[in-house]
Amino acid sequence: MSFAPISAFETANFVTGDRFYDIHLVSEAGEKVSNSLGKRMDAERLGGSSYDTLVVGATVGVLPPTPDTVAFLRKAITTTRRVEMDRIFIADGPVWTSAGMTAGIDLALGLIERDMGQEVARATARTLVVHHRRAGGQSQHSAMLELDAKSDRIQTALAFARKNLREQLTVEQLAEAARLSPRQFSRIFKAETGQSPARAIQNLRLEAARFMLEQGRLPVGEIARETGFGDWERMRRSFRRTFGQTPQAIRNASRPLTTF
DNA sequence: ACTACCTTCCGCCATT
DNA sequence: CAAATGGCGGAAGGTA
Repeated sequence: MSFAPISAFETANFVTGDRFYDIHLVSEAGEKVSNSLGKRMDAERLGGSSYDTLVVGATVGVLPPTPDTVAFLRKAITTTRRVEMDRIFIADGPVWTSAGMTAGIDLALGLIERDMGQEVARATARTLVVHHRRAGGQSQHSAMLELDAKSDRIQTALAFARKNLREQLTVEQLAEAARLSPRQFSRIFKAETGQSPARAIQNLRLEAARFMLEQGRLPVGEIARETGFGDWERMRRSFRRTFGQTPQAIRNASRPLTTF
């Protein structure tokens, strides 16, 4: 059983300072469940109360769901608003991959986004230090770089920002690119992207820098200049704030154990 | 670590 | 009237 989705919901509670999600770990008969390290955890019996959302977790190296389980779930659905299955579980049965782990988190983030909006989902993702990757994607696409806006004006501003990432970008300049007053621009930008302008720019820089760290060989200072952080110290602080790690650490982690 | 300064964000209200 | 817009000022957060 993966507990990754649980962490995501807990984190959402944490970042909002709210107890929006009342989380229960349940099993069919109330038997304990094991996590991927084999640790046994107490669980409630399913059906003890009714649930708004049921997330069915995958199990490490274990059998596909039994007909009993399926029948049980079918019944459970009647008192539950929604039931989400981890697709890896269904598609791959016992095969467990790290992709499965992030798939579980993605699933939870999707639910959180529907419940509490884009902003909370993103804050949750950041706190988890998971970067929304597209399912099955080796592609280094990230949600942040795919920021998209509904209106042409905001899209124009985003295009301008991406093009001039290495320059200093102020809200005023962006507003100008969008042909809106700064006030109105901020308002619309936030409504469409779920992030404030400066925050979004910061995220674009972070994503770009992280990509360059992981994929390229440029020195950190060079990357800092290319991505608009200016100097490596500012970039470092920004990384620590949002990823909890320094740029060097991220680079090292992406090129593990190269020995000669 | 402290501080002084700057930008950004956002609620509120007036204006269009 | 409602909806969009713009200005103001304080709080927050980041920089030097």
